[in-house]
Order: sequence, then structure tokens, then C-alpha cells
Amino acid sequence: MPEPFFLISSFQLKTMEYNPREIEQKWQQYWATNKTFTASNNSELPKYYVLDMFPYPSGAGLHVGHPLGYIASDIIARYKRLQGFNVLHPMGYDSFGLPAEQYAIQTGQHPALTTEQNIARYRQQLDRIGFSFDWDREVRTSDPAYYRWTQWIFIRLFDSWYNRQNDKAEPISQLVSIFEQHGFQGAEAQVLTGGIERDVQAFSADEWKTFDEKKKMEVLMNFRLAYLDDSWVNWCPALGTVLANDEVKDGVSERGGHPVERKLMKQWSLRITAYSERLLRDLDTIDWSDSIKEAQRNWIGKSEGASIRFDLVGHAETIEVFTTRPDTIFGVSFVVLAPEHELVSKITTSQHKAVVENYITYAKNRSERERQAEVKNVSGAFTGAYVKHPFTGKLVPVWIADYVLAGYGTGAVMAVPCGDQRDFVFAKHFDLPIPAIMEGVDISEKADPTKEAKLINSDFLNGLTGYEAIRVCIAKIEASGFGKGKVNYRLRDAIFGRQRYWGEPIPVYYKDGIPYCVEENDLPVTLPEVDKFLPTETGEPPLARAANWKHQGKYEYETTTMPGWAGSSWYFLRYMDPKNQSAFASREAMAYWNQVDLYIGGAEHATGHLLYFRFWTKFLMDFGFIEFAEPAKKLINQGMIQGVSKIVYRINGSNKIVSRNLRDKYETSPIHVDLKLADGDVINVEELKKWRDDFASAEFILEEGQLLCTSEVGKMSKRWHNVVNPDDLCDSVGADTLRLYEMFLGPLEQHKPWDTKGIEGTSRFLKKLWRLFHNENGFAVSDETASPEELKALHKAIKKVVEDIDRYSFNTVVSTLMICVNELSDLKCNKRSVLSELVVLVSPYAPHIAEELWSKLGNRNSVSFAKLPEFNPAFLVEDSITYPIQFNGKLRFNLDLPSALTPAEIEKEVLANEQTQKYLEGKLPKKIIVVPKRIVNLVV
RNA sequence: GCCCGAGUGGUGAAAUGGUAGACACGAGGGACUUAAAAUCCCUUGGGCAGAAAUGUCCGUGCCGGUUCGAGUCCGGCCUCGGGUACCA
Repeated sequence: MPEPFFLISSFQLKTMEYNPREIEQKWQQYWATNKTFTASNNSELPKYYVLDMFPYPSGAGLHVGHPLGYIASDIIARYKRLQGFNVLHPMGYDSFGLPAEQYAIQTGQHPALTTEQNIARYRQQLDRIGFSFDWDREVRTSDPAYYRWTQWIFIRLFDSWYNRQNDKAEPISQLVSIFEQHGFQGAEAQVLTGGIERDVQAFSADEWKTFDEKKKMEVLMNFRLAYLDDSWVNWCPALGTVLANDEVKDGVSERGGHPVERKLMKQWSLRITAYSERLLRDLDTIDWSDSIKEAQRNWIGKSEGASIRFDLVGHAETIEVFTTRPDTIFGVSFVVLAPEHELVSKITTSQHKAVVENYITYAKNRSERERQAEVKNVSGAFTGAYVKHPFTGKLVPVWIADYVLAGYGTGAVMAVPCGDQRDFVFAKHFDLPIPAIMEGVDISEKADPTKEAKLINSDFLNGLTGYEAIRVCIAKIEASGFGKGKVNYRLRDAIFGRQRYWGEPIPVYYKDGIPYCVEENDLPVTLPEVDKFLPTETGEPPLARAANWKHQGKYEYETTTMPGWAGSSWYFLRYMDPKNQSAFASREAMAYWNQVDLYIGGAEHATGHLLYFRFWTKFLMDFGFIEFAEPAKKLINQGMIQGVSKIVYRINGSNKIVSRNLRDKYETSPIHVDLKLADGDVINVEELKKWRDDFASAEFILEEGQLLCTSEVGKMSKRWHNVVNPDDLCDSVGADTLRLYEMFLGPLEQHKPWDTKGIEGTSRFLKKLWRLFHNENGFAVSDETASPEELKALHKAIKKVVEDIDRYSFNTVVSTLMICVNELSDLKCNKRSVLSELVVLVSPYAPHIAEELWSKLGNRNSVSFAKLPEFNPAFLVEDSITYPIQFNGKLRFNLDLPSALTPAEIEKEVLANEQTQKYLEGKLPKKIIVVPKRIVNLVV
């Protein structure tokens, strides 16, 4: 029996229609099977390395905001391939971290298992968007084959010190041989520990030789780049772990928002402070956004000044202060120590002991958050002790106050109330003197921190401005021997230990209480099995639960694990040679791939990951493993895609939902409802009833027959019911459409709310593109010669697409392609020569449809390695140009003129024009500006 | 407080000192269709005049400046984001 006619006809219709689902599946399979995007480490081609910040695989999966940066980087990767580069474009997972562990604590499921599941889901979602990642190079930070090398780098850090003479890290063995030959000079050879200059006691070479191993190890610990020391840490009781400074926001933990307190704990730290100056200086060599660079500069916080010693009256010790204003030294009226300062207990007189101890207890028990919130409250206590002013010899009282921080400078300041507002407020509050040392400056109400005024009452500095006096004073201080010029950094050493399970074990064991690193051959130290992922009853980290977990069966392992940022500090190198068993990556691979050319990721990592990432790179360079000081030449921070949430209002104490504009008449509470229930501001009431059980029986108070909601722009999250899933969009409109739309939304760096409605535009664009190649009978392109109009439309697009991609203006490229397709459609162009080039031009953005059309055009190879069309200006040459004619900068009319005219001829033509005469109203123009090929402006 | 970034139609936005609002979404009108979907065409910053073609004025957060010409450059504010904050 013959098929009914309409069935056949509708089938035929189908084959000429653009069917993204079929096409996308086909080409994703093709790329996987043919390993199209495998990058070679042995290539004659120039290299290009484009990297995304790899994701933490969370249980929630991807929403449309996550792939934004990946799409942009994929476009660049594909574009660079078209330009003939050997492109490294890898992806992996930052798979250690807190959420998996919190989930494990709640459910008992091993974090390795949930992480595995989450990764599988991420991979599925990523694959559907058609990225050209080289998956053979995937890395996972939680994979022992990976973290073996993270541990290896830790050992290198442990085995290193920072040689200030050579300004680089060197093996600790070198320091040992210095000690063996010259001993250590002490005071003048200070070492950095946690941002505080601390003296290690001097010893001679002979003394060094008499030290036993324990003593030697203790001394060396002061110099190692990975070291164990008592440090003030951000302790988060709720999470049961310490946090790095960048993991604390507003006195609470960044993850979870739990309170954080200061606590002195023995901790592994990394001496990033040794690199402060280089981290600051090298910012000038990289093309990162100003805001990120500025954030890093502030975080490093360089300040120049002097450290000055004040002799204590009746004690052998001195108080060392750091100041950026040595010029104001004659304005000192008291000295303030941090409550934690080590001299406090020693110098406090018996008379003041009770008050001081009280104050210390008070200060200690204030949480970071309270302390920050109560900045305005002045508090402190007098110790009863005095120091001598180094120049005048006058007695200066010593106070303690928590406005002085233990962790910055020396934990002590010289207070100059006339020049520093904090000192001023303190002096007023405790009725301390406010000496005037600046000529003609009113200090009755507030301090004057500027350096313009001439100094008075300042002995040898009298008559100088602050600017001049700083240099003079430092010279005098140095000559007198009670201080020296000094640079201070706000940057602190990075606390490296976490009291958590799901992280890299720190490869350290303890013998006689002394920490030793595990031998390289014994790496990796893998995570042991534990019965629970909780701290022990005695408060030790989860790893302390592991039964019989001992090095060589004898020695206790370190039980803290590395922080989340450990694995991500060097992953860009592992991608270069991910399977290497004998090194973290081969020197050849690292020499070839070199720096990341383009790095794309979120701006929230400004002072965390991006700083550690630079730090480790410099460290590895110091040891000659790599030849570059910066990991990424260019960084782009993609903006956040915000979610739009929809809110309805329920009348309190009832089950009545009231429309937006009527809600003022009642007491209402807002309820976030699923984004899908709203069409603009109109809620689909029937769907709403089905969405939540209690709404089924709700009463609805409508306006003009509709229930209106309000909208809010914020984070996209399950909690607000506004998550848009890329999978759904791949199903409905296809990955190519999604890719185009994400780019079309606006500049990559900008934050923008997601609105799925606009996606129709890019979907129509692809259908239109498809139709250029097809007629009602199917695929139909012509081999005729292209017309000048067609070539012009194409080459206009080639020019702008290339220009715009080169300046990372991804959104305007989409517009350009749309314009080109619109123009070619109007011209009914189906010429092979034009369409072939158009397909290549479109392919970085919409790779699946491009592959399909490319193969239909008869090509055997993937469009991924086609040649980028070359712009030919000849096709854009015009016989005539439409000049806008302005009078005093205001546009009056347009005039077509031959493009060959000289400016003088243009001027003549314009003046001869009758419309010109009309607007001149008989007057003569004062001046005529002719910008060839652009504009004419007559000044009347 | 300090440091960065941003303010343009109903919406997302474009315009690298040279025609402000390209390209889209939405909206309105029309064509095709029995109808719908899809597709195509027209209108769409505001005011004023006009039946219309059209003309004209205003308009890029506000106030000034530089320039023949400013959304764009400079100075001073305002608002909104982001970062940071007793850092001596």
C-alpha cells in the first residue's frame, strides 16, 4: 500500500529543516571518535594555550552561568586552530573540597564516591555544549596520580629557603652549608615569618655543628618555605577547621557563613611573603584587568617607612615599632602594643596588672566580627611601663589596645595623635597629650595625615615638609643606630593545613616530635580510610581516626590536609603532560607550551587562587623547572550570569495570594516561586497550584484577571527557584543556539541577568543560515561566481569578526554574523565560494551546524582545521560615499559623493549643493572640516 | 572611608573623538494559512507641526570644561554593583 502523500511530503520537509539535535549528536560523536581536539606535544606549529578555571564539581550540576567562560574560551580555541595554531585547550576538576565532605558527614557516603558521580554529571553536561576540550588531558586534583605531584611540590617548598641575596628560593641544603661555614648572624639577617620580622638567635659555625638534629631542624624551620609554626589563624568552630584570609569575608567563613575567631595554633604555612615584592612588581608584566591587579596590590599592601627601637625604662628589651611617618617622631606622645604582644606580660607593672589582664581577656574573647563591627569604640589599657624617646629622651607611656594588630608590622606603633586619626581619637579618649608639630595646622578637631605642612617643635627636622623630613629622619635614625628604613607588606603567609578529610594529605611524618617529609619514592601519601569524616573526640582532624596509618609502620603522619587552593596552584602545568609518571611535567612540554596565553575565570579568585597560582609559578621558576615567572599572560574575568527570581505575595495568616499591585492593602510575605511559572510578570495560576501542595487550595486575588509577580535579580540558585539548566536548552533549541546566545547577551566581563526569551533570536539566525544552503528540494548551492554585493557582505563580516574576536568582543561578533546572513538572505545568495567561507567564520561559535554544512559542501575533513577566510579590502571599495553633512556639529542631510574626491573637491561639492545653501541662509561658513570617507562639518 | 567598575529605548545591548540606539528580544500592524505553528514584510527613544511624505526640537545619571564635533576625553558631583578596611 502506498504511503499517504502528506506523510512523504512532511518527511521531505524534515530533511531540509535544520535539526540541531540530530546534527549535534552526530558531530559530538564524530569529534570523540576521531579525537579531533587532541593536542600534540610535538608540533612544528606555533602554540596557543587557552585555559579555563576548572570547576569544583558540585552536586547541583551546571546552570547556564557556568559555561559562559567555557564558551568564550572554546571560541578562542577554535578560532586559533583556524589560524593555524596548535591549541592546548584542556579541562579538569578541582575535586577536593568542603561540600563533598559536608555531604559525607551528613550521609556517610565517601566523598570520593559523590565526587565521582558529580564529575560524571558535569562531563555529560559539558559534552552536550560541544566544547573542543582535549579530554585525554583531563586532570582531577583528588586523583592520587595528580596529588602525588602536589605533595611533591610541597616537599620542594619544605626543602627550600628564600635567599634574599639572590632574590630567589634555593635548596635548604645550601643554607645548611652556609651555617656550617659561617653560622648565622642573627639580628641583621632577619627572616620572614608570617609577615612579622622575627629574629632567630645568632650562632657561629662551630655552634651549629654542636647542635643536635632536633635543634638543627628547629632552626631550619624558621627558614623553610613550607614551615610549621605557631600562627594566629582564622579558626572556624562550625567547620572545625582553620581558614585562609581570603576564605574569610566580614568575619565569617566564605562557605557557609559561620563565625570565625582568632586562635594561636601550630600550623603548616607557606612563606608567600618572601615573594611579596616580586608578586607586586610582576603585575606590570601581565595583561590582567586593572581591578584584579589593583585588588592584588592592595592585598600585598606594600608600605615604606622605618622601624624604630624605643628603649624600655627598667628593662633590657626594646620595643620596635614600624611607621610610615618617621618625620612625625617628635609628635609621639605614647606607644601602643597589640594585646597579644609578647612583651606585654613582662613590662606591665604590678599596679596595672589587673586592668591589663582584664583588657587582654576582653580583647581575646571578642570575635573578629565584633572587633570589626566596633571599630569606632575606643578601648585600651596602660601598662605602667615607659619607653625613652630616642631623640628627646622624654618618657613615653606604653599602652595596649586592640586597634594595633599583632599580625602586622611589629605589632607595636608609635602614636602620633596630631598626624593619625586613630591615635588622635585614642589620645582624646584617654586624655593623653597631643603635641603640635605642624606649622599652621589646626588639630583641635582631628588629626592631619598630610605631609605638606612644615614641621615645628621637631629639632633637626624643623622647617622641613613631611616629604623632605622622612628621608632626613631615616638617615638620622640609621646613623644613630636605633632603627632603619624598612618596607612592610600587609600580605601574610598562607596557612596551609586544614583540619579536614577531603584534601591532599600533607606528606609529613613525625619522628621524636620532629616533622620530616616523606621520601619522594614513597609518594603519593594516599588518603586513609576512616570510620567517620568527623574530628576525633579529642578534637583532632578526621585523619587521626585512621587505624594503623603510620609511615613505615612506625611514625605518625601529619593529620591535617592541604587547602582547596593547593591543587589549583599548578594544574596548568600538569595539562601540558598529564600522564607523566616521572615528573610533574616534562621540561620539553613546559618549554613548548610555556605560559597560558589566555586564562578565563571568575573575578572572585582575585586574592586567593590567582595569587597562589602566581606564587607557585615563581617558586618553580626559581628551581629552573620552568622558564617563566607568570602563569598567564592574559586574564579575562567573565561576569556572573544572574538569575531572575519571581516573587508572589501571600497575605499573612491566610492562604491567599495577592497580585503585585494590590499587596499594599495587606500584610504580606514574599514567596519565591519557580521561574517557569511566570511569563514576564504574569503568573500562570493553574501551574502555580500544581507547583506546591499548599497552593492547590489557595485563593487568588487578581488584578485585571491576572496574578502579577515582582522580579528580583540575584544569584542563580535552587533556593530561589530560578536555575536555568543548559541541558534543557540543548534539548529545545540546541547547543549552537545556546552558545551564540550566551555570547550575544553582552560583553563577557559584565554581569547580566539571564532571560531565556531572547534565545529565539539566535535560534532564528541559525535557521536562516541553514536556509542559505537549502531550498525546498534540499541542499542546493551554486558554483556560479559571486556578485560584488555578495562578496562585500562576506568580507565586511570577515573584517569585523576577526577584529572583534581579537579584542575579545564576543557579543558583537554574533551581531556581525547575523547582519551577514541577513544580507546574504536578501541577496538570495547560495554561491559555494561565499558560503564556504561563511561556514568557517561561523564555526567557532556554532561548531555543529558548521561541521554539518561543511561536510555537505563536500569537505572530508573537520571544519575545525579549515583555514580562516582572509579579508580582502578590494571587495569593500565603494564608488561613492554617503557623507553626513553637519552644521555646527548637527546633522542636516546626507550627500553621496564619489569616493575618489580629494578633501578640497569635497568641500567644493558640498558648498555647491543647494541644500547647503539653504542651511547657510546666505552666510559664509567660517570653517569647513572634511574628514575623508567619514563626515563633513561646516562651522557657521 | 579608600580602591576598582558601571549608569544609553519597554528589555539585552551597539557605537575604538565623526550620522546615538547597529544587532536582537518584546510589543503593534500586515502577508501566507480553514486555523495554528513556522516563515516573510512594515512600525517601534520622546515632544511638537502635518492627512501624509516630511520637517523640527529634545535626548546617552547630573553640572561644568576641552573640541569644528563628546555616550566616548578632562574636572566636580549623584546613584548602583564589586573589592577592601583600625595595616601604623
